[in-house]
Amino acid sequence: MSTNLEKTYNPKAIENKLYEAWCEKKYFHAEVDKEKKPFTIVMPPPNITGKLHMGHALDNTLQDILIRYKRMQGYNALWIPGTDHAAISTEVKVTNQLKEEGIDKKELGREKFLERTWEWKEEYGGTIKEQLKKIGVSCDWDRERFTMDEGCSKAVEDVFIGLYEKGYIYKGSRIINWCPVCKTSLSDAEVEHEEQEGHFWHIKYPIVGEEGRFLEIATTRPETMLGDTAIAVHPDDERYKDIIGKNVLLPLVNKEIPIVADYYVDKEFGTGAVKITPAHDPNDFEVGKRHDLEEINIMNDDATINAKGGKYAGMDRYEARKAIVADLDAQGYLVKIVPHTHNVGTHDRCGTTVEPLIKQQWFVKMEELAKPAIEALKNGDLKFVPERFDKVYLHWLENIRDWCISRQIWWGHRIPAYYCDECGEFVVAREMPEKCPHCGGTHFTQDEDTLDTWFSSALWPFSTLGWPEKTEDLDYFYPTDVLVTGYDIIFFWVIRMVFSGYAHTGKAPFNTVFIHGLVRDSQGRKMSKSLGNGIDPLEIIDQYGADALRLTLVTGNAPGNDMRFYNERVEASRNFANKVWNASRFIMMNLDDKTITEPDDFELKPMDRWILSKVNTLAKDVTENMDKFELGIAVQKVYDFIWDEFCDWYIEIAKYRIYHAEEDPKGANCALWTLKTVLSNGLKLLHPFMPFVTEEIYSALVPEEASLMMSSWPVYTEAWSFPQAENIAEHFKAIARGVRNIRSEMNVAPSRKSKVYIVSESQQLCTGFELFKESAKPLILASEIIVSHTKDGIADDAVSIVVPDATVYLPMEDLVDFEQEKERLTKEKERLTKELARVNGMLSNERFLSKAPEAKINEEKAKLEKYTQMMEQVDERLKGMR
RNA sequence: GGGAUCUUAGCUCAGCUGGGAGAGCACCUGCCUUACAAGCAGGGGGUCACAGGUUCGAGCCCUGUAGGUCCCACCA
Repeated sequence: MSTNLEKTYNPKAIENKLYEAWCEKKYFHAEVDKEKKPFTIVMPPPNITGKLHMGHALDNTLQDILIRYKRMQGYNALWIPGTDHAAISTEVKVTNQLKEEGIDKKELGREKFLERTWEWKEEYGGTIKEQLKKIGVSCDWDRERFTMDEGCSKAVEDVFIGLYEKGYIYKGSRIINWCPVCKTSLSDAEVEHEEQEGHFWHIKYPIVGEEGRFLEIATTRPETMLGDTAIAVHPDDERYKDIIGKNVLLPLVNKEIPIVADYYVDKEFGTGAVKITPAHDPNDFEVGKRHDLEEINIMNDDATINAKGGKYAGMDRYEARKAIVADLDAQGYLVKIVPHTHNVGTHDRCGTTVEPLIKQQWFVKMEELAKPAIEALKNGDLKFVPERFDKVYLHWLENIRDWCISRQIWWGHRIPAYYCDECGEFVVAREMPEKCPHCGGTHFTQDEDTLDTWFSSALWPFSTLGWPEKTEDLDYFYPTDVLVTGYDIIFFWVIRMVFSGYAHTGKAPFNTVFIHGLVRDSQGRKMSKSLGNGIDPLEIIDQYGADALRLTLVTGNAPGNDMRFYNERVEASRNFANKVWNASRFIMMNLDDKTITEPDDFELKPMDRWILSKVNTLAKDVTENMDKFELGIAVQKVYDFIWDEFCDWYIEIAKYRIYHAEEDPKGANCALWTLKTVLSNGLKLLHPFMPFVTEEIYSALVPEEASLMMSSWPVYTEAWSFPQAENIAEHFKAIARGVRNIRSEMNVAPSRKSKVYIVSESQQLCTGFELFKESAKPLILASEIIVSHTKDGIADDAVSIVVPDATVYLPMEDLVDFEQEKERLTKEKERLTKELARVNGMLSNERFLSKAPEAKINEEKAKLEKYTQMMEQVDERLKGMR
């Protein structure tokens, strides 16, 4: 790069080039190195169905920031990428694709379907990877994994067999959530509860043997009455006590069913009598078990009524509902219809209302497995950032129910259970057994079902490192350090990884879970396909650059909080990239090919020391924030430093020496050295957030180093701590602001320079200002700066500005309205009076003096002194004006 | 029903363990000053939702109220 830099930063020209170079040099790759401490992150694997969306962009930006930071700190940083087979999502996509070609999945057959899905994976599974690269992710692509690759599949098999042998996996006939569209069972986590406007249908059932007496019930799903096998009432309900044990006649079906007493029933709700359909409601199922009721499944897998439903057989569940209500009405059993909003379970992938059904499924027994995961949080082996997600995590684990892991789809890990064709008993094994241990049969059929997609991702932190083999990688990189993910998948994924980690490796799979929120649109709505309000990260990158996108995603956001995304924010980020670019361009233009040497200590001016001191404490502060995952605060500090301190003050004040290099080559060297030094440190601190622009600049600024991303993170050093210089600089800044402010208020044209007298009793300040007063001239639009201890020789009507420890005079009486100046000073006096009253109030408060810490008291005392002195100066000025 | 969280400048949001309210955008004024107009300088604008409490001192801690958002939950 050198001096012919473009005037505005053009990300497109450099991003791809830099990324390729990083890859080529293997900077992202990590190998076991016992000399170094490892730092490991596993990437939450994006679905192969997906296109990169803003959530991925955020998640991966955060991970990249952490991994780049740690890498620069000297850790052996490993970030493992990969993708997830996304069982149901993918199956749905491929099925639809086939449908468009006029091919029916069932007709195609399992083998062919899987072939097609693998093709699909090869074709689309890679796109997200290419998209991730655009963001600048520094993950180790040599270690890329897939949840259905050989190693991960082996891990899944081992876990299934291991858990089965230990009794944690069982097959059972239980009520599960059934999606009639996807035709598969679902876990509780996959069911979303959605409030819907529905109805309460009040129906009366004739009581057998009590002529003319009816029992009224209320239901939201009348069609399920076809499977009713009892009516339940509360045992203590006076209204119904006498009929417990009697039968009612189920209308339409014309079957007698018993009235049972169960504490499950709430006397206050509805009519206090509940129809019990054990095969189609989880609660009824439990009641049914207690009272040994018959379970009558009235539905087919597509939620049409089956043969048990008599004349309603073949109807869809909603058609049947209509028909049944009409028939009940016609026969006089329908009492009334009341509007009622209630929660309906829907499948999170397709939105279909799930149907509770009794099915044979595979389950993981959770209670025991959950215990170490609960303990981990309590003993500190695992922590959430921010902490408030502890409760969410604990609540779920403490109320956990068994996990239904079998799915009636083809795409996924097939359950390693084999049924004997002779006796029907099954064997759980890695391969098809030769002989049935129960009957000696030799022909087997493998279980048709596959596993919940989360079963394999639960193993991700260790399966990707080689588990179940005892690999060196596993030994060295595991457990991983941080898991970065959104709060929306704590239940699905985080919890399952934690208990799996304990169950299979004896350890928590990571020690910190760094939770982020959702990226919403400008109106705060969730980005979704149906709303069409999604913002494509790739378009943003194309328009503004990857660094701008990344900066936008971390700025002004606290961990775990949602954020709104809109272009004005990206523009601000883009502007900052441009600012950095131009500051660097200025410095490099002036460095040109000059040889810069480190100046002797005495050559450094106060402003040089000040900016060195500032970047020094910045390194310390930013490091602290990074370690606490306060990335938004960290980047804000770097941003403020670079823009406000470095660009707006230091570069401006360094210019004089640069432009006067011929008269004072040493001075120019000193300024350029400081510029280069501070810039390179600033770039380092900024690099994790904005890797491209910083790397591009750094490679030109410090060509002797191979790369910024592999350079070292700045560390605080006593050698660069200059409190005196900071004091001088801050006083100068106050003077400059004062002068500018006055000039602005008085509408003095910027082109009109004036003499500036700085009068201070402080020896330190005077000496300090004297050292850079030439450099400072442009900053305060001065023709000349005169520093002195007394105001001797300054015209009485000069405009004065009172700042801490000094007074500044501008002799431009002819431009100033006398009354205006007096008014201004009077206002200043009022302000100081108020301040003094406040400070005096505090300092005369005995309780304050006795209870406040000494440092605070001293602080206030210093202020008192400062304001008193300023007041004296103002008074003096006012006296002089009379 | 339980829980979490939010309410701070016109808008979007920061504000770390309590010690004189901040940023970006927007707005007003003046500047194309040889890095940057995607810029520079200056400025206006906030009873930090409300009411109590703890404290020498509260945007921050506690209690309650109102409104918003989200999660969990088997009230048919």
